[in-house]
Amino acid sequence: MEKNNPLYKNQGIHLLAAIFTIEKGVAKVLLVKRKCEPYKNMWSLPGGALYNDEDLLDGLQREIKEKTGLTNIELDLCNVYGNKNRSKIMRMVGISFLGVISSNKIDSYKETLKTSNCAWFEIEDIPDLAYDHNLIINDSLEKLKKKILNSNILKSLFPQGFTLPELQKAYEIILNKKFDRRNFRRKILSLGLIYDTLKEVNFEGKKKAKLYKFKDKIEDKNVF
Amino acid sequence: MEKNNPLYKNQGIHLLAAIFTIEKGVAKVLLVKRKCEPYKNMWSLPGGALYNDEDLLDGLQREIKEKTGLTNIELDLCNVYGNKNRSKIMRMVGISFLGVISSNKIDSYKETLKTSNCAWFEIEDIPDLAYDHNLIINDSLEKLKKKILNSNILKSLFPQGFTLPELQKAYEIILNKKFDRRNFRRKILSLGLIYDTLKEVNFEGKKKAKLYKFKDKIEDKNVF
DNA sequence: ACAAAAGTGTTGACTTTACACCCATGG
DNA sequence: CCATGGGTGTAAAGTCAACACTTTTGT
Repeated sequence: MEKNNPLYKNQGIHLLAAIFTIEKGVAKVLLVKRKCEPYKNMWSLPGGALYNDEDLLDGLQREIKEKTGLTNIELDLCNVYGNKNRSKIMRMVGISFLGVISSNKIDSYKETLKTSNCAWFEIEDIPDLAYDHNLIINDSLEKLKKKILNSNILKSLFPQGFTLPELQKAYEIILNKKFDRRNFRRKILSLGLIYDTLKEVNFEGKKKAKLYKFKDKIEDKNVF
Repeated sequence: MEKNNPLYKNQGIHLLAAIFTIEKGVAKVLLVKRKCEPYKNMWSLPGGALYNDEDLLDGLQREIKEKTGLTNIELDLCNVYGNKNRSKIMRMVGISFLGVISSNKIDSYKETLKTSNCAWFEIEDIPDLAYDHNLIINDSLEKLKKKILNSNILKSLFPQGFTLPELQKAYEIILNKKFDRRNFRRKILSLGLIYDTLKEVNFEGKKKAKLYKFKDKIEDKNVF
């Protein structure tokens, strides 16, 4: 490994975050409008280049904060995009991450975002994006659909917890499928992802509903 | 994005492959002995720096070929290692991949490998490796345990197909668990990963056993 | 008192588990 | 002819899907 070997000099790492939320029954993804070339004025995923002197996950959080104002987003590795021509200016390898954030606090987020030229786009209605970001969003959504079945990735959607009818709606929106109320309840409880807080709150009905939360640690299910 | 911005100049991408096989009933991983600094003479995962002018997956195959002589290995993205101090010479982000190769052809592989200072190490008996490669192997093994339950990742273990008793042994070795013969059979068939070729071959018994193969395309199972 | 949403129980169909027997063949 | 491994069937337990009724409470 030589520091100035031209074979691998001047590469960069592009960190990208596909951040989803659900607002008024619709799944949305957070995009930012680019202020500079290349792809000036096009929408793109929030993200940017990793710096030399920071850990990768720190760089990811820094970029998200710079581009959107959001801090402390929980993100999972999603995919790597390494086509040599994906960026025109210099060789950039893209590393994408997947996150979900609160629907409760969406209005306060909006305040933050306004100053940064960010907006939520319905996932059914995403414009042509910079780079290969349309592809990245598709891959991320696929991953999200899988992760909600065996992880607590939706925890950040409901920082204060959720009722089962509320959670069911979220699953139905993300998976684009309807479920029987009674069977959903049994199923989701049997997956071992959530627990009953023994509190009750109002959701849509007049009757109070039990408040659940995602566990912090999910143990793997054995297929065999 | 500026080509000479010192904030993100001179980063590199380190491509790494955790390649597993099963030989004589034992899971093994392929390691190479380093010929140069840093970590000279220590064992490490095969891999190396991505070049500017090649696609990431091409670079991965090139590195594997250079380091081990093996070509055309099927690999899946596994994880990303982006700690700023993981390499001493220059900033390197590690991207790890997971692969499995044939136990049938292991002897011919060994010929190839001999010239390259490679060897198979039992996964229970791995020495201290260069960089963070011990960690990477652990992560890769965890991923392998998950992937054999819902993908055809073991396809390359059995390029000519396999009998069910043979496959069962592979699963038992990787998952470190024993299964009932009849139930394993039903289970693995119900997972939809393999199909009956209608041919028969000899494995360990005197009686011929049906030859199965992994499907090329696995459709996702719905949890809901 | 009723509408609207939350919560629960049951039955029949299907799966899973645990187990025992027959089959083919090389020595 | 028998030891060895390959293949199959079944009954009891458990899980899943489909379905209807009761509870709570704001109006």
